Amino acid sequence: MITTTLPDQNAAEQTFESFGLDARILRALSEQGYTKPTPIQAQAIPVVLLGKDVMGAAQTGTGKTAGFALPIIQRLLPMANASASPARHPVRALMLTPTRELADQVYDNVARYAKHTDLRSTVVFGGVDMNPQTDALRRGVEILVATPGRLLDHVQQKSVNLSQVQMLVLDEADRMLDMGFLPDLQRIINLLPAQRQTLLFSATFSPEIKRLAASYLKQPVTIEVARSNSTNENVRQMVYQVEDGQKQAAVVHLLRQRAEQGLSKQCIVFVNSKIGCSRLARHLEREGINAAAIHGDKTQTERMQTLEGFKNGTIDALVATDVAARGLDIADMPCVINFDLPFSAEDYVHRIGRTGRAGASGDALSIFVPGDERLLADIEKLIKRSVPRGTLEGFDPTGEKARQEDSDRRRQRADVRRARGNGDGEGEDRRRRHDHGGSRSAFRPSDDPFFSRPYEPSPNSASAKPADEMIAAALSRGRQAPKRPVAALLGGAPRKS
DNA sequence: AAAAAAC
Repeated sequence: MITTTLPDQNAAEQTFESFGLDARILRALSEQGYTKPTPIQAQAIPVVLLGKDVMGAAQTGTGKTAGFALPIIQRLLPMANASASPARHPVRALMLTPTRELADQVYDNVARYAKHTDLRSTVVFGGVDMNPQTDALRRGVEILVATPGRLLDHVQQKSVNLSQVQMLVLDEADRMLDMGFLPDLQRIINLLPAQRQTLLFSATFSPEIKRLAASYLKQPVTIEVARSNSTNENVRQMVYQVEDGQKQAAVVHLLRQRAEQGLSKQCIVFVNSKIGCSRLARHLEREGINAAAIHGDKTQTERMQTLEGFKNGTIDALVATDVAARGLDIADMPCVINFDLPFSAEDYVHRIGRTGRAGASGDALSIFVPGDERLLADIEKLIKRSVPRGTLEGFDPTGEKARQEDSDRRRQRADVRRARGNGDGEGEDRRRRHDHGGSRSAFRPSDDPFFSRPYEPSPNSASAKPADEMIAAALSRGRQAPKRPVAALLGGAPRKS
């Protein structure tokens, strides 16, 4: 085997053979083309093989999944097809993830690494039919990958038994806390034997995460591949300031500029709201860019199709909410654009963590408008460095000219529509169909030239709001009850010993 | 300010 010696402090000269992994696992690895462990794998595999608890700081794309999956498979091998009756469906290893897509990806990896063994695995997550999942669980699996909500659903239906779980993985644990999964997590963990091995992975080590670790891990070994809360050195970060209402044009400009420079067109554009996400995707498409939106109001099928399209290259710009900020394993993402600066600085770290992975270089570009000062300051404080300010070559940040052309074009389109008598009904998302489905016409706010054109303050109203906000306010329904603070929940939790 | 996740 050829190993490249890098000036790397941890992983130099190491091979998968040197961990003493079973020949069946090594065979699967070589079929996958894996030759040399990544730094996180080099650190995690021996520790997990020893049965120790692990607190791991690593983002997706560092090879983290193999870092826990390989040693777990190794440790479960003696139990494959063991005497336990399948009627008891004893799950031995449970891997929990915050999003459905991540669950699916982790499962996909596990299944590939274990393909030459007798170990069985499956994945359960929401948004899809429960019955096939129930059937798989009843047939019996040693390794189960799941999102918390659907797993509890199966637990209630008694289609799975967690009393024999010896290994628990909490993947992207910080995200699970952000998403309010702590109560579900606690309910699940209470069903597991206290005697078990627990691995917790998180991109950031917030106080809440440390607290979670203190509750559920026993003398964990800490593994870090990068300084916590830091961003990758090989990612070129940049912010571009434009006027309010020029953000869409700025993104179009950035994407075209990259295409002209012969850079890869593939790009994730992050947006803060689901509505803004759909709107930007539509705008990019109108500008002739292959774009698609992915967010939580899309059906699971749409989400999977969009991701597939992005992976096979029919989609260049994936416009996403933070559903895609963490965990989506998209190889070699050359560029991430923040259309909106994220509300939380930690989300910035996660978003730009989609690029520059496994040593590749990447661009993380952010659009900045007046009013974003605080958000940017928080980000720079967290990553402990300033993000360089760039200028968009050949772009008019006030957008006077573009605004004029744009509104002319929109007026023409509105005329055409009036002549036709209704909207065109293309690509809507569930929320919107729901809210407007029963109305007398196919009217949608985005069809109205007023809502679509760049924001201009109304001359008679000092409190005019940008179109985005107006639409968001008009469509917002069914708000969730405020979350209880994480610390309060942890404080009230029964402590595992 | 928002997003995500069980029916």
